[in-house]
Amino acid sequence: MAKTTRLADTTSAMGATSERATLPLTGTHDGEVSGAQAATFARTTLAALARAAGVNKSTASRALREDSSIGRETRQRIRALAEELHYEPNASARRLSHARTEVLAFASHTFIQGRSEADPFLVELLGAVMREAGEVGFDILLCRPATGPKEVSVYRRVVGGHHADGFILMNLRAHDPRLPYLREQGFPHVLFGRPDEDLALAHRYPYPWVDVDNRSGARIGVEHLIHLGRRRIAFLGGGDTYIAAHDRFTGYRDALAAADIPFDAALCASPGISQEDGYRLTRDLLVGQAPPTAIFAFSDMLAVGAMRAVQEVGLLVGRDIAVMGFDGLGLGAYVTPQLTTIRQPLQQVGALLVRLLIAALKGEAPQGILLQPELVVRASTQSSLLDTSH
Amino acid sequence: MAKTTRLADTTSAMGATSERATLPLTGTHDGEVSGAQAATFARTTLAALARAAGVNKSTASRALREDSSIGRETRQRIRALAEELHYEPNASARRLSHARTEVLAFASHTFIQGRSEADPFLVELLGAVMREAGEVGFDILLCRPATGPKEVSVYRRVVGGHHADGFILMNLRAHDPRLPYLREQGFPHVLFGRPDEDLALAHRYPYPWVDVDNRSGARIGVEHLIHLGRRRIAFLGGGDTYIAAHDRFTGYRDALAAADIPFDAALCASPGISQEDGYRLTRDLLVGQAPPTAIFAFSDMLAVGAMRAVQEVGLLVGRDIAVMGFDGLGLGAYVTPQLTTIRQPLQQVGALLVRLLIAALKGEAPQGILLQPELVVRASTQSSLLDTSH
DNA sequence: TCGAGTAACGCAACCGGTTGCACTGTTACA
DNA sequence: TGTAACAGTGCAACCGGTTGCGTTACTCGA
Repeated sequence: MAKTTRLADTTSAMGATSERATLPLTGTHDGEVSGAQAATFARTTLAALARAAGVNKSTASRALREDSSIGRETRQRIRALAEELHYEPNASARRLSHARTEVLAFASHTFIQGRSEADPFLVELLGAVMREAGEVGFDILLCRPATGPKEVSVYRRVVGGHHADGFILMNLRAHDPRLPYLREQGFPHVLFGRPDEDLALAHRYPYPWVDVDNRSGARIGVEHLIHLGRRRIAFLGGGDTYIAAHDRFTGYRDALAAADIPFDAALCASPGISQEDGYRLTRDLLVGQAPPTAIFAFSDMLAVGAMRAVQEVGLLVGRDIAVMGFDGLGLGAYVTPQLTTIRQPLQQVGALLVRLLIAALKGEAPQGILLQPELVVRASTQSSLLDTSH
Repeated sequence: MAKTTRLADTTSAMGATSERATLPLTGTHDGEVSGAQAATFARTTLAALARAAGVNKSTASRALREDSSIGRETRQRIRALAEELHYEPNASARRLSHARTEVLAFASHTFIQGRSEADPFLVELLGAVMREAGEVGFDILLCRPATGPKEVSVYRRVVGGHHADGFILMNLRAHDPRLPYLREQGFPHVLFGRPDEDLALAHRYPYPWVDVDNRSGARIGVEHLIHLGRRRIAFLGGGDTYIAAHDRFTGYRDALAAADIPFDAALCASPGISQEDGYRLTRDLLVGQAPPTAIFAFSDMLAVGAMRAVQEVGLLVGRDIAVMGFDGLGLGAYVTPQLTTIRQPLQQVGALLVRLLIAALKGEAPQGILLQPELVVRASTQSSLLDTSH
């Protein structure tokens, strides 16, 4: 019975057009809606609560926030009543008058990487951010920024429309236009990554940031490869827009220089950031003359793609070619052979981002925090560990 | 002048505590803060816009939403002015009066799986949801529900506090307490997954839902394994709380029954949902007497863990033991050997969830949509494809 | 030429909280 | 015993939009 109805609706409603004409059951339909609406609007309001308690709105409001100017006994009575009546303050009303949203906006371009794949890196970070935000009673608003010239419009909407109290930014680029914008607007924000020197100096403004020492991390990673006897080490991916990519590339060159290994541009293929890119770039490297004996990838995703390419030409990862990534995603432990990587302390990063932003909201002076990544050695660079791969 | 006044107010308003005493650089500090705040509060309001245009607030409001009762010329003038003044309507104010938030709440327990790992499945779905929500002009509010008895409190806050217009629920359990709650509150919602029959019938209420045919999917998957000549097929993970797990298990048994393969409870290990669980459970199965020749895992994550366990005991995945997962995550293509799986059309699911919820918001009759998953055959079940693994 | 009709816009109430300030009744101190 | 200080509440404005309804100035048909 109900079932039949459901199916009938299913087909018509999909057609987003003149459904009303096709629906015979307008009566029931309308009745149901109004019923739902009634329940929706029946939620207890502060005025109702106050009336029930026999006090003024203002008294109730203050009692609920434990204002010491309200008598202890009154406070308890009102709180109990609020509990009983399932009172929940209307978020919009509170935000409007309080001029605070208790929402943090989180923006990342890589939220949807490529066609449909999600960026695992982003997810782990987002998880950490949400955890900490929940801790301090803030909600997270996810933003999917447009690309290109319309990019700023998303930020404008959030900033101008008071959708959030602050912004968490990542994927910083050189001369990132978002920074000056937020700066001019006086809108609180925190960066995952450091702004380029130019920008920071130009504004004489210490942006609050959290960063992982990409340069040092890359250097440690490449040194690890050199220590294993590899000398023809490729640098893979990252592109040339992101600051982090630049930093890691610098660290790569640092390590080479320190070991007196000449830099070979033919071993560096920077474009791309996805797993597929890693695959493609590596394949190209392998067919060239004098292929690398080790690959240092910008990210774990790229490294995984690289591994696939290496395996496809019949070479053994770890023995024939050492492959390492950067990020330390859970992913790296699942692949075969398990991936050597530079682990970023993402949990810590997420928590610090939130804390710094909250601090900025309170008007505290901005500060930067640099965290050290950690080398995680696994099978993909150690031929001796390869026996576990089968 | 006006600025100074405003600044004074700002600082005093900030002074929730005695931060003033502890900070030595109060001067600069205050200056900087107030500067930021000033910019923050200087955003053009509707009243200001109307004043600039020489019309009434209401006229401006209507002009911006293209109300036909406003003269065409006036509309254009005001829109142009709004553009020029970077006017953005205050979200809280609009929501308060409009009684609509244009926010969709998205709740999932598995957002943080285990200690720090993010659930890739969730992320791909979330990506799809965000994409579609952006399309129709809605924001997404991420919810991290508490576990245990306090679980409902999160929903209460969102529902009672008008944080969102509707809820997207997933990870449905048998007798899920969230469903009756939302139903009673008359709060719009949509489910990823079907509520159990009991609940749907008890409420005589056709919940709006989107689901993937788990039973049929599992059956197809297991039939694939049987077709390859496997007869001792293990069922791995999923636990017994989630409805999806139950459905997949039923599909598994369907396939066995259809092939006249006796069901063996010793081959079924249901607890757990993470990659680590897959590893552990598989290891246990392998050391038992009469280990399986194929493993059908509840999810890709579990399957990846299973593969690791298989490889660790020196067996070859695909040849010695066929392993397949369920979900069709990007992940499956990265592991070695690549994972056979049942792909869920997550992009479609995400889009439909949003559309159905929007429909519910408009008061349209709820409907259910069942999507068919798809078998993706890769190396982990095909010994002939194994040469690609090296 | 006059009343009805309509297009275009203004007025003011309202959404549901927050907050400065005025107003009581006590208590304590001179 | 008068009064200042203070604890405890109430009043009303305000946050920035939305919306029902009233008002004004025309146009048009009879």
